[in-house]
Amino acid sequence: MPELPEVETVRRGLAPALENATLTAVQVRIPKLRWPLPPDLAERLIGNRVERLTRRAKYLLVHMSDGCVVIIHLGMSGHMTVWPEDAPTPGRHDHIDFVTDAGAVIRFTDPRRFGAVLLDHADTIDDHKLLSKLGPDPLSNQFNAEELARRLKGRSSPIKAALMDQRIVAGLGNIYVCESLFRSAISPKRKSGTVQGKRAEALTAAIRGVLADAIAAGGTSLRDHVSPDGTLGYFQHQFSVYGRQGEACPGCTCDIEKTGGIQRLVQAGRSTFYCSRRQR
DNA sequence: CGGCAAACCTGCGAGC
DNA sequence: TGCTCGCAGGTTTGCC
Repeated sequence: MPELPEVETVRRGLAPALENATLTAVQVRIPKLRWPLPPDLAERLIGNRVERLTRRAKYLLVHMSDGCVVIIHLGMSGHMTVWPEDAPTPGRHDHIDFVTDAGAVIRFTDPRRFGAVLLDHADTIDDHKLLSKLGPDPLSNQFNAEELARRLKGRSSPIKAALMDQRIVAGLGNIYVCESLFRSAISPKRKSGTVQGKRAEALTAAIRGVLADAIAAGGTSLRDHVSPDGTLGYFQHQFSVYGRQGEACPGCTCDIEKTGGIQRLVQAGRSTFYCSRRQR
């Protein structure tokens, strides 16, 4: 499910229930997600206060008052919901409950179990194996056309693959890469190294714009994504190309018979959607 | 280092 | 109705 906008939606939804709350119980009902859960997770968190909830790329970081940091990744199908009181009986994919002193239950659900919940410490978090190699967050000041161009320079791989690589820019996934390439009129097959100058500027602006629009829409709800209060995102209604193969390109005025409409191809094992006429 | 397929899981829709 | 197949928002790992 979750790319940057969905994770940011989750962060914003969880913050009111978690920030400044003390955890009174942590119920872990599964031994492992993507990796084994820290055996001392509950022990380390109970009685501890949540100071801040932040996001790094697609990772949620829960900063505790004693310096410990909970790293949460939602994988493909993870979501988190807040129950202010009386949470329902956990279902088979409801793996972890965090209970606050206000009586709220913050529940981690993940059918495919590609997600992760790990522990680290504020002093070492930047060096954590999963975080240390991440590229700039596309909404931060570290991300701009010059920086993106520099990171793409000399690369022969297709731009689609480079944007999916979290070391180049961190937070995009399949949907937002497709949509950003469409907005900047760049072919997903274009060699990364040729995205310089004006193209890098257009791509940077497109990525920022797509992400901002998606966050404003509460993310994309195709199957699993719901915000912590249970509401659905609606950015899927604004897709230009994702999942729209065979449909008319929203940017082309000419006959769909001539253009073939939106195409689908597979790159590095993932579906790419694009308009071959508009995107070069 | 680059690039790709496989692996980790469950669920859903399409087609037979 | 029920089976099989392909596909799904991610990321790591291992192989060439």
